[in-house]
Amino acid sequence: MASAPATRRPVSRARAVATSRFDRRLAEIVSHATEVFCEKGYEGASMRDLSRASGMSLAGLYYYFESKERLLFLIQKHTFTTIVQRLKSRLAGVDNPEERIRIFILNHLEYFLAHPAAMKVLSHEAEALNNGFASELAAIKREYYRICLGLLDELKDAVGLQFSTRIAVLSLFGMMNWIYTWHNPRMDADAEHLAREMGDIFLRGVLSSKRSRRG
Amino acid sequence: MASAPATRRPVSRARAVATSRFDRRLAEIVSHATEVFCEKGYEGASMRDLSRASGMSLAGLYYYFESKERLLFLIQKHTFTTIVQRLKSRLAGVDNPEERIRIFILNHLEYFLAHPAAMKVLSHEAEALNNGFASELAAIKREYYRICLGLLDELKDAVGLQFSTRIAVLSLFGMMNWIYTWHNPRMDADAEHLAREMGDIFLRGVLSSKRSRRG
DNA sequence: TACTGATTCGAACGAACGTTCGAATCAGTG
DNA sequence: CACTGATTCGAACGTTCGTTCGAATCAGTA
Repeated sequence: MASAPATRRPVSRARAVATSRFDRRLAEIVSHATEVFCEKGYEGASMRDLSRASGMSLAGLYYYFESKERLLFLIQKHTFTTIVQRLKSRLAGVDNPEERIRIFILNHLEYFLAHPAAMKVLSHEAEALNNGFASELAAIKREYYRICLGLLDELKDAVGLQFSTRIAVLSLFGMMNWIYTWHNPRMDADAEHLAREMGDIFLRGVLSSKRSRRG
Repeated sequence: MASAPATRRPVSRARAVATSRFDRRLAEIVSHATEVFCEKGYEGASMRDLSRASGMSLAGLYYYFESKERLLFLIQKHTFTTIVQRLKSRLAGVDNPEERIRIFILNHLEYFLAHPAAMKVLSHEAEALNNGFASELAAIKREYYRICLGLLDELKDAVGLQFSTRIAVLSLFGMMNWIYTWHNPRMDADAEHLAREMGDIFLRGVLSSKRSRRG
């Protein structure tokens, strides 16, 4: 999460002492805004909606970010960065290709169900950002995509399989991201259960594809 | 596609002779509006955008539908109804459970790639409609969902499998519907190829799940 | 030709939009 | 206390929104 007021902020003091008052307040606003964007969509949510939800005046919000679009950017960047970060630390030290893909799926779904609003905003408002913002987010997305592509290529190599890695990866993303349209925490399973079921379908699916000759 | 002007339309003559001038013009507008909604989103598209795209004045549009929301409803209903209709006729006469699921997938993907804008509007703007419109569309969606659920239950019964039909169906929908976020007709495969790959992953996935005792 | 209903439009409505500005208030230090 | 920078706000800016209205034009029949 960034740390400079909309216009210009003097470097107040040493960093890292603790999150500043400014950063904490911004995080609160971002959190409320996430709920509003989730419920009404980015275009459908007005600055006045955000003002009401966060209990701060319309003008007051602009002390913390310079535009509605930048606010969406902050939400998406923080969410995506966190998920990638957690994934990397979970993957560290695990070698088995299938296990690594199971970790990828579990990591994604756990974060998804723990932060459903943020993940819906990330999934559903992917096209709402413009040039500058869009490209910075696209970079993170590309990294995340390539990690998954890499995991699947490892599996292909290890077991000797033939299938389109691209279609497989994007199918997996579809299975997982579509959750925001149907998951009901009161009736649907938790992340572990879901990750096992989806992992079963996906992994058994790709693992029983045709073996390549050299495998 | 409906057939009555926004306010009230006299029953002009016998139906079924041919589509009336009114219906043809409305279909044109719906077609242009689909492209605009696809590109800018429902909330992000203005009536003035639709006016520009269809070459008709802002006021003129309201002769054909009574609100922006109803226009979205017309798009979604027509698209969804058509897809269900085609599915039913393709399924007729086919008995093999696996083959029936393959048909379901192919039907979905063929329509998806043949009408990408309409399918994106259907997938991405699923929450944009309100009470009356929403419930009528939810009914069609529920029917479509239940057909797929039925196909999968048939397969489970025939082969004797154990897995959550709900999660499997929704995973399949996710794989298929997510396509609107990534498919590029210049580089990605056509519907048949895609249906085969996704069908392979999904069917091999569920088919190699644990057999139930009685199977 | 005159007549009629179907179709189209320019102009405007009030409401809501994202954003800005200057003044007020707050918190912390001298 | 007085002073300073951080924070918050009411009020308004100009623009765009979805929708409406009455008049104009069109197509087809008598």
